[in-house]
Amino acid sequence: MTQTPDTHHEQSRAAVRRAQVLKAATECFRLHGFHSTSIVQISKAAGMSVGHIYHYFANKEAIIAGIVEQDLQQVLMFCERIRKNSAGGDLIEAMVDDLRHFKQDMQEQDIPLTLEVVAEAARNPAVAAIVQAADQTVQLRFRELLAEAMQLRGLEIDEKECVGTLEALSALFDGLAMRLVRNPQLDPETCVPALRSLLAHALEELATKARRKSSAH
Amino acid sequence: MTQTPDTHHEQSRAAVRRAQVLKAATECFRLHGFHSTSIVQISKAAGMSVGHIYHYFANKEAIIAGIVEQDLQQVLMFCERIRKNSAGGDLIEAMVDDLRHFKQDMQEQDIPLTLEVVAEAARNPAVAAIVQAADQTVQLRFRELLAEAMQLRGLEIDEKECVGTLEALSALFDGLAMRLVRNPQLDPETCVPALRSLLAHALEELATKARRKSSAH
DNA sequence: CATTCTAGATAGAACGTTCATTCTAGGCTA
DNA sequence: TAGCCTAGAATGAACGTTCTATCTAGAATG
Repeated sequence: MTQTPDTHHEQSRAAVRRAQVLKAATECFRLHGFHSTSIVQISKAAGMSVGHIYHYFANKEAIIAGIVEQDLQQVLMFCERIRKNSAGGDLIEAMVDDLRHFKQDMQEQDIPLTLEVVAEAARNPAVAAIVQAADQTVQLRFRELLAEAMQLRGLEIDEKECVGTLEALSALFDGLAMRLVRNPQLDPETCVPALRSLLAHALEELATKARRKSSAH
Repeated sequence: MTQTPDTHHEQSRAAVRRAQVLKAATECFRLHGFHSTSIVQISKAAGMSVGHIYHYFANKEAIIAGIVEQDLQQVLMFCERIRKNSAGGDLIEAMVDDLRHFKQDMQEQDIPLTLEVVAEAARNPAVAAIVQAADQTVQLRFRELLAEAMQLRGLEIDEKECVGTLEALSALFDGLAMRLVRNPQLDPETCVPALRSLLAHALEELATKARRKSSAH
């Protein structure tokens, strides 16, 4: 009773401060990018002193790493949301519906940070490692999701069969963030029909492959 | 004879130096990003002095702007290549073939810079303006390309009809760059079939719309 | 044709600022 | 009282930009 609450309290205190820094840093990084944001800026945004921040993070890179990991959690929640909504069976509708949700999130706040993270990952091995590990988790989840959807139709699919399709669909999602930067006048709703059509086609094609597979068995 | 070569020579000299700086800066930016690259680094890479660089560029932002504009030229060449190769009529094959070309370019060198440019555009209005203007040019070209392909089939299409599809396809292309960062083990060839299938489906769908359109006329 | 002149080309030191990080010291909690 | 929490000054390096000075190529001049 004397040890556990103490430790817990301390952990909680530290966890709160860490979260405070990460939240402030997220905001700063969104506005100015990783390398144009100073520790002083973050400290002001967090309402903490510079030394205080260094008490919880070894250096600026560690803050960046923390944020990238935080980002992963968000994507996994996105997966989980789709999984639940597609429980009824209609994977396409679940994805397209969530696309709206996703885009709203995106358009309001997350696009710059997402692009910053991936751009950073393209040249910073530490960030790349986190991003790549996160992606493997996400891709695995999606493969499971696809397998489930196929099973509901009484079909079986080889995981390797759908890698190409899954990559293409992932590119579609990731690419939307870039499109919204390149063409900010674009109303996301404009391309929802096209996206729905592409999604449906891709899944239909996978189903065809699965059918062949199971008949070949 | 006395004026033109003089002026020309001077312009040429300046142009050479400008290009020299841009080339060196491109390399540096690829490796370290815009904001982690110093003028000293660029000057060393270019084999020029710092003062020399400032003789041709007002500041670092101007160098970034120069590079972003240079990037546009490359994308326009990509358009032109597709246009020529699809002259025979098969737009899909031209795009898919060029996809390979595009990916090789991309994978070897251009991905980090492209991502850096778009990430920067997401928060730097000056860069955003260039990127957005470039995108409008590119999108226009693609619409023309689509219209041509449709005309070859004796179809007519309303430009507004294909905006959504075009955006989705553009997202697909842009997204590939992000995918290659998130999953570097991905062999681009793996998803070529899926991409081809999606491209074909999108174009087929547009053709259907066009047919309706022309029969409604 | 030799010389002078000039404007741009080029180098690198100098400047003031800002940065990431460390250090020191006081404060709070258990 | 012991140990973490917190602040903010101190530090040294690096940055973008400016400044000054030298140099060079080619135009003008005689």
